[in-house]
Amino acid sequence: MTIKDIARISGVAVSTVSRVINNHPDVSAESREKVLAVIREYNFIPNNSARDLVRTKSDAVGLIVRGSQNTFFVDIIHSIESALDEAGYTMVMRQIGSNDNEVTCAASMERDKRLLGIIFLGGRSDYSPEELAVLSVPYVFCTFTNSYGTLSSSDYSSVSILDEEEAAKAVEELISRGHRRIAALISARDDHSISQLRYLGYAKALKAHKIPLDDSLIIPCGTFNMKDAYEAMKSKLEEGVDFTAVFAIADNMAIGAMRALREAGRSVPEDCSLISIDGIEVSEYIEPMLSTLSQPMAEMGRKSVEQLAELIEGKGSHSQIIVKTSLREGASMRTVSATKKARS
Amino acid sequence: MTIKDIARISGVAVSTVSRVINNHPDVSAESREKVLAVIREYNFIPNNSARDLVRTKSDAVGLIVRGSQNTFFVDIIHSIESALDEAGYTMVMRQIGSNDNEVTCAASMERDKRLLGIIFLGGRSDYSPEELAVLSVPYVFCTFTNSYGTLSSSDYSSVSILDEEEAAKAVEELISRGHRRIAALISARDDHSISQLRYLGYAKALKAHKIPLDDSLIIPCGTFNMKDAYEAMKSKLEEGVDFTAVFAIADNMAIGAMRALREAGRSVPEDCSLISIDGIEVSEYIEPMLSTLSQPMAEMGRKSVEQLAELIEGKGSHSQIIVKTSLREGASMRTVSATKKARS
DNA sequence: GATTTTGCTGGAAACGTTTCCAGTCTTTCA
DNA sequence: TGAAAGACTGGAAACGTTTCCAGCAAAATC
Repeated sequence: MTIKDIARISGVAVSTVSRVINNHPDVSAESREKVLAVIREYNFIPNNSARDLVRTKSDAVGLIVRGSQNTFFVDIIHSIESALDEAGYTMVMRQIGSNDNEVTCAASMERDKRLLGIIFLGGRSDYSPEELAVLSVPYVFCTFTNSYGTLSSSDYSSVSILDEEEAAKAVEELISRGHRRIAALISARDDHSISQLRYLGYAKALKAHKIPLDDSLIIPCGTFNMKDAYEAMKSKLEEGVDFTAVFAIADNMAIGAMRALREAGRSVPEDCSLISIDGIEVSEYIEPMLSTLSQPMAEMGRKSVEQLAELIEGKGSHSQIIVKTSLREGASMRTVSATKKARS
Repeated sequence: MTIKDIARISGVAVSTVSRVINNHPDVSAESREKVLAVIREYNFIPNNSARDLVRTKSDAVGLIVRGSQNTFFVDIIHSIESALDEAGYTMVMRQIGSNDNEVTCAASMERDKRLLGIIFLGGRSDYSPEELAVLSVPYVFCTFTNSYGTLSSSDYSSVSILDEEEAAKAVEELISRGHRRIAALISARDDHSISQLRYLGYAKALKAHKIPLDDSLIIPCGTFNMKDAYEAMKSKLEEGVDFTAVFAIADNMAIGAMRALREAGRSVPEDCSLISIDGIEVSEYIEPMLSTLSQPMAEMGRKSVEQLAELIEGKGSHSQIIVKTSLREGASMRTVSATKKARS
């Protein structure tokens, strides 16, 4: 069943059928009705390959996900998928590992699948214009923005929280509860990543309260995985370093750290307070319930798609959308008295 | 840059270029070299829409996921995606809610996206031949099989555990530790679903040990969500029903239930043992670590793709691949003495 | 009433491939 | 040596759309 058959049956030309399908104005109500009836009757669906071919584009949007094993991304992926579907796009997802380059991956997908646009989910914060020049379709960064200023703000779009400020906010929560020796569980400190930004927020909050930065309180771990965080925390505890609270840059990592603390005989929050960022579902169900700055995941996904759609359609310009977290307070933080700030 | 340009530059006909691209044998080594060189030089990638159009098919495989919010599926999705990519297919994913019909969704995607095949991830176990007749491309059920016998085993393919037997195995673990009053946290009992199968396994294990089935020990909840399980367990506890152990049909639900038990002042495993099925990462990090029958998720995803690829290529026949779980023992189970089997 | 505008329509080219068919040139075999 | 077979090649049709263009009738304008 093709457009030609529909044309023949309804007694019009193929061009008229095409116009009906594409909602072109130049077709009489009479013809439209007739064609629509036949289309419905035969349950006709136009061939996408042919449309793509002649329009020299597809309806596919690429989603490049870095670190999808983190359940934080699952909700965002879900909302992106729903929003894309609703807007008539097809989502083509690719997950990449830590060794892959997302821009290279995006570029090959762009040509191979004839993408209309790209959403980067999770990733670096310091792309350069040269790097991104290989892409010829619009793209949106989701969950991060170009914080290191390698791009001009009129040149790219993103949806994210302000990582540095939100991290500072989290650490402030600990400081306001009397904590002074606060460890930071981060995934790396020497790259231009979200992790680094949140570390900077941590440092900023300490500085604002005149708490000296202590390198021995930094706990770097390879990835955002629970396992890595668990092991990093475990070995830090074996060093015997002294702290009364931990700021983890992600719920996932906080959960890994919690287990290490538990196994070392330090209970949360009695011996160690804990706060993190993300707000994944499970963090609400563990004991103690994790205190976290919850990100509006559904909103982030939806806004990313809206923004990309506007760019694809040529209307609307670049913008960096900032969303806010909200503190979801669990029971993983406690106030320490001045006398027993740190465990001896 | 099209195939015509490549032909012109390398001084051959378009058909020759096409033959080179598609590895057809009927082309001289000389021509092949020449064309390949030009293709490499200009970094040429053939237009997929045009190929799809003339071959009247695409390279897209549909993945219909029911209940992707369950992190159990995340790992499977990941392995499916990798495997599809490796095999040269494009994954088009769609998540559906509890009110959607996956076959209807698959059928519309099949036509709309010109799918080569479909993988169903999560879903019912009782599709009928009539229902599936709307699909004209091969499909594979992942994580479940047609346990209710509505299909002939030579007519469909699947990759799954044996839900009933594995559930019985889990319950046996509790029974062997002296438990007699074992509650079952399931997501529904009146439909032909995985939940129902696992319930049957539960009943079977009890029967094998001559433990009477007690309807008041069944805790049904709407979905596999933590929240639903939490609330279902909470209201069951308010009823004051007596049990020493809980079998949850999914880790996710076990985690929700654990919180309800905790809030009701019943600790796991002292007051209540707990076992479930799945083996998601986080279940290894909570306190107490969850005992669970872990499913080989990566293997399941990979095998689903292998099987689908064979069906698409027309070689290989239908089969139901059964994978085994492995007990990952945490600390959520304890042995009860004969004298205090149940809490009064 | 003649001309321009408007609304609608159909024909046909184009999108970039694959594949069939016919042809040429070489090799093989009787 | 001549015919048959084989290896390779190029031309052209086809895949199912969209869109440009030209045309025509009806309406609007002068």
